[in-house]
Amino acid sequence: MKQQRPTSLDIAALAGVSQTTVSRALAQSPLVSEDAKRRVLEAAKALRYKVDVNARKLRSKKIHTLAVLISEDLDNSENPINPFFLPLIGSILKYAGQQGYDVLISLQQKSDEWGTDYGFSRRADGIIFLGCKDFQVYTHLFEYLNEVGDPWVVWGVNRLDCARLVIGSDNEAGGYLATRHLLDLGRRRIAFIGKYQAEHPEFRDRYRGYCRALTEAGIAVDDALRVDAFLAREEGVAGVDRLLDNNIPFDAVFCATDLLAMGAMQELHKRGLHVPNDVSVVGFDDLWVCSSLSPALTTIRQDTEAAARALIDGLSSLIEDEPVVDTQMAPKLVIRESCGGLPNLMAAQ
Amino acid sequence: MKQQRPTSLDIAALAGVSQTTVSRALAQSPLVSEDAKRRVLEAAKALRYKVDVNARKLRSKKIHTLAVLISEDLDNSENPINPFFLPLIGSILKYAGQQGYDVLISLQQKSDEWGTDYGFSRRADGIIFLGCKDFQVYTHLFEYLNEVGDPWVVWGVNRLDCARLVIGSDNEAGGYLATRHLLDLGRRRIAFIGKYQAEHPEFRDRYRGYCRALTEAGIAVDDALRVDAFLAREEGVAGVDRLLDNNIPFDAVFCATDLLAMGAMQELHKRGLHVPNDVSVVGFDDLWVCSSLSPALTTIRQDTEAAARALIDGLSSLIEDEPVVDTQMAPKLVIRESCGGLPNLMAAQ
DNA sequence: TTGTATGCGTTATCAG
DNA sequence: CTGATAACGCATACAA
Repeated sequence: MKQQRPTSLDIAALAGVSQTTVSRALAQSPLVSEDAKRRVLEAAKALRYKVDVNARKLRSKKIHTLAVLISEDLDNSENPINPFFLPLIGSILKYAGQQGYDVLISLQQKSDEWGTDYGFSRRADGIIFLGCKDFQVYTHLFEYLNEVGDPWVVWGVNRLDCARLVIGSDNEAGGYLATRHLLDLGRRRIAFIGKYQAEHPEFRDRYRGYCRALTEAGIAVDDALRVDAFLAREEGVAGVDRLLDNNIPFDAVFCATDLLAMGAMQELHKRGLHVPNDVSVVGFDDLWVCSSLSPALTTIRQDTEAAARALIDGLSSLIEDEPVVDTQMAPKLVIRESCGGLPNLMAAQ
Repeated sequence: MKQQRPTSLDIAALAGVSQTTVSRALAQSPLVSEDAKRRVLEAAKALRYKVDVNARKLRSKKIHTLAVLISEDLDNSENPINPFFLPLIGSILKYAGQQGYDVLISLQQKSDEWGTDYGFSRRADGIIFLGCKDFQVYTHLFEYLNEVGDPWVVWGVNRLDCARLVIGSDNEAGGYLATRHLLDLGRRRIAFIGKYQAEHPEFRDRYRGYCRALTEAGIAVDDALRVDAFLAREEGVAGVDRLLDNNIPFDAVFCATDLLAMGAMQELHKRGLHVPNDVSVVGFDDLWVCSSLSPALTTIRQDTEAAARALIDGLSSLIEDEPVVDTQMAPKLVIRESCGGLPNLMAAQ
């Protein structure tokens, strides 16, 4: 049933040229006459010839393939990928396609081999890591990649000693923007729900931005307002419960992810508090649902298209052995309904 | 910087065996002594040897790679992939990994070459198509794949003449379940928002299930209650507007996707109608947000893990030239808050 | 501008 | 059980 694949030799025979000329013609080499090129292309079309990419990759050095390795964030078989990464993955696929890269995607496997199995087995020219939450887990892998010289980029963390290139949002600035917005609206008892430990640099930086905004406003950081939580919605629910159950007064919550914020808003509502009248809520990520929630969620947005470009361009540079610079994408405050107030007027005060 | 890749010859030299034996040992061939195998594995580990997959693929026939080709559904650069596919993609990545397949993912490119460029150029053993909305657009591509003998599967459409294998939800059953649920709750004027034309077989079948449930209940299908809409949230908003602006009375809406349902609920709320007291709403897909909406959305759920298994197992069979059977996954009604009533009690009547 | 010869790193086919 | 040897299909020096 399977049609016999024609090879470049078949094309050569049909076009009346050598196999070398076929190879050159198909590669748009200038070293081939127009006439020969035309005959080759015709023959190729007639036989429905496609280059065998494996032979090409074996012979030449470039693989023209990027691997995207995603660490499963949620222990949820329904939704194994952190929703924030989804538009980012979409943008990566789009831009990689434009740049002529194939994209290989893998969810984290238990296997120790995960990640060592790409560049060095010549599957891909480079690796993009997404969703490495606890970076200490990965140092072993990162060091391996460095030792064998495989190019790689991580999304998200702002500094990673072993990394030649890091692309991420400026999480500190994002945390600052969010908190500053709440302060501008007159909120004073602002809770933080999320990770704040050094093992989670992305979230820790959001927390740092939060602290900076408070300090700048002359408000002391109150640890009672800080609730440890990872990124899932359920933890947002639990976070609000903890604050309320401990009778900690607060008039705003800055959540380190939109998922947390969604849970927080639901629980606030359930416990009889109105968002934004009683409590303002800000999230982080700008998931596509934010605008569909009621109230629509004010949040910090990360530009996934720019991120994808930075990741892929940077990785390309690493592959080509060109110099690279770490990039921090500027986050943007997206004002919706969950904070209340008349932000424009307030800001003008 | 880039470390010199060791080849199987290097391993052979270090282990004191022939290169052939190295290849066999690494392939777990039984034709090699335990002793030789051990020495080879040690040498391989010492030199950090990894098989060059390109050489392997060139020489052997199997590529051990599946291509997932996703047609962009939403003309939205934020969110180029239909949210329903995201958990499905996650499940595919997971199961493919378990089965030892690499996964290559591509968003639809404008290029005519899209899709012809995978199997026949020996990038992948087979192709999974996701999100082909208007199937007529793809017949040309599908016929090409058939002619060259590349295995492929489509998700979603229940019958496609040119396809050797189709995996999808039983959309008709899903539409029936949804509508039947509304009828059981006493709703009688049930609107349908979505595509119902033959060019969109998935949605058309949901509509057919809707019609069957109505007919079975002795209720005539009223075309005034049928609103043409694709899958985006905004169209759900517009759909409700159309019904209300035309003064069509209705007490329930069955939306062909959850996104439509989200838009519909928002607009109903905005127009002063209460969900579920005034209007019940049912969606389709069970996106992860459904449970976080207020009211939480009753919907028809598709089992993405089972779907991924069916897609990959089926495609594997095609690749191995084994017989295959089309599969329709049974959808499930997930009852939440958006329909109101006491469904369990009602159903028991 | 074209062609010849060679090799990329494996796996498959033989013969021992 | 093991090892020579021959492909796999293409791209690249080198020669013409």
